[in-house]
This record gives sequence, C-alpha cells and structure tokens, in this order.
Amino acid sequence: MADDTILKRTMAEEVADILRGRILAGRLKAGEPIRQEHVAKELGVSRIPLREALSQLAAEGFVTLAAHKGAVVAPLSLAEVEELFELRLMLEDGLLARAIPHMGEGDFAMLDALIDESRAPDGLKRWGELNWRFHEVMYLPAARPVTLKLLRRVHDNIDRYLRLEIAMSAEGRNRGYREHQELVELARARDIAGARKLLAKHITATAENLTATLKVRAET
Amino acid sequence: MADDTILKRTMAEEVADILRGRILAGRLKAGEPIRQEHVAKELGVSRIPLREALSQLAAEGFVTLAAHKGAVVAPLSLAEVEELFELRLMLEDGLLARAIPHMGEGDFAMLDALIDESRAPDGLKRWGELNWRFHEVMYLPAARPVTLKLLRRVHDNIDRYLRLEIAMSAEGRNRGYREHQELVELARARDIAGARKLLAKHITATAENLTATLKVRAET
DNA sequence: AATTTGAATATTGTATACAATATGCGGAAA
DNA sequence: TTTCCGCATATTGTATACAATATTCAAATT
Repeated sequence: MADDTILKRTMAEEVADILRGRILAGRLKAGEPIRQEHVAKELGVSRIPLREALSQLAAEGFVTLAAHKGAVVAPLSLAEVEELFELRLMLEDGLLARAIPHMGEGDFAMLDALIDESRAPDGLKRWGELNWRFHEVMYLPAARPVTLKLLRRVHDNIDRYLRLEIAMSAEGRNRGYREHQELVELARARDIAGARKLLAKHITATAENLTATLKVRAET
Repeated sequence: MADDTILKRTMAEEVADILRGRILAGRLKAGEPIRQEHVAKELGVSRIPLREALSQLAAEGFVTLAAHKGAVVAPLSLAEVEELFELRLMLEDGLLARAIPHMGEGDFAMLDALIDESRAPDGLKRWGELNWRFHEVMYLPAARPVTLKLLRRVHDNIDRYLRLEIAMSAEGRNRGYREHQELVELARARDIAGARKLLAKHITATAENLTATLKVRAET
C-alpha cells in the first residue's frame, strides 16, 4: 500500500476542485455572484458541501464571502495583482537561494524538459500551468513545503487574472522561455547571486509586461 | 454611519474566533482532536457553523482536517516553525524596504509607544501580541494589505508554538526590545540597507534563541 | 499468544427543513 | 417628481435528521 491514490474524497473537496477549475479557466468571471441553490442543484449536491467548498475557495483567495450576501468570484484590482507579483518575488528569491545548493542532475533535466514542453505549439494554452510547474520544480529542492504551497496560491491568482483580462504577448512569452533557460544555466553553475538577480528581472519584467497592457486597456 | 462597527457576524465567524483564541492561548493543545458534537453542544450551536469555523481555521493553519477523521489542532514540527521564521524574514524584508520611505513622525511615535508598552511589567504576558503590533505598525506604511495579512498568520502560528512549548528567555526579550529600538532609529534615518540587515539579524536571533531551547528540551 | 474478522459503536459527511436577513418593488407622503 | 416606508420575495444561515465511514473490542482461527 505504497500509494493509496484512491483516497476518500469528500463532496466538498470535489465541488471545490470543480469551481476552482471554472474560475481558473475563466468560465466564472470575476465579480460574478454564485447562487448557492442554483450551483448546488446543477452539481447534484446539497448546499452544505457547496458552502464548505466556498469557504475553502475563499481561503485560497478565489471568492469573497459576505454574510447574508453570498459569494462572488473575487475581483482582483490592478494594485492587488501588482502586490501578488511582489509577493512572488519575495518568496521565490528566498526559495531559489535555498534550492540551488541542493539541485541535482535529475532536477536540471526535468527543468530542461519543461522548457521544451513550453515551447511546443500546444504549450501555449497551458502557459500558466507550465510556467508554474517550471518554478515549482525549481524550488522543490529547497524543501520548504509551506512556502511552496503559499507560492502556488499566488501563482494561481495571478494566472486567473491573466486568463481573464489578457493574453501575454508572444515576445513576452519568448523572453520568458529564454530567461527560464538562463536561470537553469546559472543554477547549474551554482551562481546563486546571478540567478537571484535574473529572477528579479524575470518577475518584474513579467509584471510590467502585464500591467502596462492593462493600463492601456483601462484608458480606452 | 461612518463606522458600522456592529456588523452582522455569523455564528460560524463567532465560533472561529472562540476556537482560534483557545488555540492561541494554549487551552487547546497541539495534536488534540476536536469532537464536533461535543464542541457544538458546549458552544450552543449546531455542527454546521462549527464545521465552517473549522474550515476557516484549517485555512489559517491552526487545525488540520482529514475526511471522516475530523479536526485536530495542527501540530507544528520544529522544521515547520523554522520555515515559518524564514517566511517571516522573506516577507518582512520586502515590507520593511517598502515601508521606510513612507513613514512619518506619527508612525515613529507609535512605534516608540509600543516599545515602551512592551517594557511594562504586564507586557510580559502579551509578548506575542505586542511583538506583532510593533511589526504591523512598522509595515503598515508599505500599503501591502495582502502581504500583511499573510504575515499575520505566520506570526500567529509562531506565537502559538512559543506559547505552547516555551517561554522566551528574559535576555532574549530584552535583546528584542533593544533591536526594535535600533530598528526605529535606522528607519528614522531612512537607512534601508542598515534596517534590513538588522531585521535579518533580529529574526534569525529570535529563531535560534527559540529552536536552541527546543533542541535542548528534546534531548531530555 | 498473536492475528484476524466482524459486528456494535462513535464520529463525521450530507440532505432536508426551517429561521433570519437582504433585496426589490409598489404605494404613500412631502 | 422624489423620497421613504413597508410588505413580498429571494437568498443565505442554522438546526435537525439521516447516511457513510471509521474505530473499537471481543470472539474465532492459526
């Protein structure tokens, strides 16, 4: 019984996964209210597990709850997204520094493979997911599970915003891939200072690429 | 109607506050299971709002939930506490750098007052709370609400461990107060680099003070 | 004796029913 | 017309009842 993969999942968890998926995919748009009875009937469950799922999603930052007013898909302001990028930088900077000394050849190989996968034509749609997996694999050797879980939530919330509001430009994506590759090379050379500097540039560039486009849109 | 302080609170929120308080105060000890029916009857509510409160607390890291097995007060391993201290450093380093340029005389005065209050004889019992308030006031000018909320959770979880396992030594506390004071002075001088360096020393010293004592205890 | 099986019990997960609160609309008063 | 009140409706919050799962402990088998 090494891998008890068929673990007992509760309805609430199931529902939470479904709704999270819809929010991340953009099927549920920011600001949209979630009527409990309606969704419960649609999914074939009662409101009780649905409410617990909503609590979970609220904790993850995907919905906001107000007493007697219900749940709405959490709207992210531009300021909040910028703050999330700053959070990324704070967390990833620390994780990268702690991860590099513990990376092995297996890690580098996996990172290379992920970069290749990102460059594949169908990698475009899965940009958010692949980008996360790259960073996740990169920070796994740091052995900081709590921090990593936190970071995942930050990435997800950023992705949701991206998916909703804007697609990243082709140049932006290519630049991202190049920087990923350089990041791996610096890690291979155990150049912690260099890698941290590049990571900072990488994240702030992504943030600016995004927010600049958003500001232009806001003016139209 | 500027401050609608008597906002409608739900039973679930009330229960969550009560349980959180008990956990932070150490009345509910780490590893202790929480029987839903028992607690619900004691608090005079049904299990439904209690369950929602437990979800909330789980999201905050105070309890862990397992399907069909119930809730237990989350046990914190030494490794996790050390990781929380690292998280503190990652977050607070970024917040401090962003806060210092926006601090005004009012902020400095409030910080001084908090240090005095910490030194008061009755400040001993409220060490955790006062320590948090000092750091909170310090980072408020950074205007990063999401990050600050996250940081509060980290502090709370660390405090819980402290309260439960160990009281900080008198020398440790005094050193902490001195460093708080120096921190304010460096901020007054807008010496960001110096303040960051001291903050790193401050947090790692606190962590080591704690974990060293813990390791000694583990050997007995 | 040690291990296993399985029914009895305890505990959690979910559905249904009811209570409390918010929302929307129509009419009355200014 | 505009504003404000109050009732009707919709929606959320909570209690009770029931179903599903886990735990316990004693008997049976080796």
